[in-house]
Amino acid sequence: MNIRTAAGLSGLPPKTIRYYEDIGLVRPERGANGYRAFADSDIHKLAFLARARSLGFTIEDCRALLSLYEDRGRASADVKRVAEEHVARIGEKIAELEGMRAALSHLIDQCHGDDRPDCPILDDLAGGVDSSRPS
Amino acid sequence: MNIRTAAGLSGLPPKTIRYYEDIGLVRPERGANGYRAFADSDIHKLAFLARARSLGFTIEDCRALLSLYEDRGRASADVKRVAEEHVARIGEKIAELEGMRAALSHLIDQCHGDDRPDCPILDDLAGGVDSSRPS
DNA sequence: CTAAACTTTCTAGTGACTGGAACGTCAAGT
DNA sequence: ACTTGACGTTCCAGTCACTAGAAAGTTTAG
Repeated sequence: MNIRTAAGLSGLPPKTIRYYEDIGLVRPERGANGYRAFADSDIHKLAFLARARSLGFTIEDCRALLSLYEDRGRASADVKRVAEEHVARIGEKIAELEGMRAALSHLIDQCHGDDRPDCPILDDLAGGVDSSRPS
Repeated sequence: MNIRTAAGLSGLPPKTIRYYEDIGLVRPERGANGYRAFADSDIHKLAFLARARSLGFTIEDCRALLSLYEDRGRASADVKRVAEEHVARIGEKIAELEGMRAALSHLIDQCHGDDRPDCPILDDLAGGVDSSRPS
């Protein structure tokens, strides 16, 4: 199976698949012509990676998850821990973004948004205090 | 004023300040010894940048915002538009992360997390369907 | 006079790809 | 047999916003 087919089946672009081989996540065979020859097990791994990446796991998480996946004697607790740490990171990121959104939404609400130069958003960025915000 | 003092006053590390000069966001004078000499206006700009970055604006947004800030004849509508687009991007990112969190939390709940190898998280990543999830 | 604490520039690395160049291979049609 | 076009390969560079570290010059305190 050539890389384009593997891409179609796994949902990953060829460039990404080559990159994953570069960093040692997959090791497809090579044909006599030098082309990568993907086995079903490679496709399976690639789809696994695509799904894990879509859930936001880092490449290093993926490496760990793949090796747990291939370890028949793994403890599910180890998998769960990786996932829990990841959810915690996601939660922190969401909180950070929500903080930004709240602050920005407030500023946007204050800004009349017309032709005049007067602008509470720039005032805030410039270090101005917002008199309408409780101290 | 030397870079360390500027860093202290603006809240940005010296490395970042040098980087901002590299990409043309600030243009401090230079003393006879080659050291950067920061004026109050530079500190002001740097603090502006620090605040804008902390709100998640990209460097290019910051460049635009700074130039609006320095344009006495700007329209606040232009500032508001930049901010609104940014809030929209933040909203998309939050939604994406919440999607990941929901999916992961569900999988984590399903995983007993003990010494046994059986693991719904890996099953999902491997493309398995979750029989407890409504089709 | 020396040593520490600063400053400078430069290069390279981060994460996870992505774009593009330059070149080799294969399959189909004429 | 030949050509064409779609595929494959490698390698280099770029993305974003810094950050680490090296090597060298300058300033300041004791």
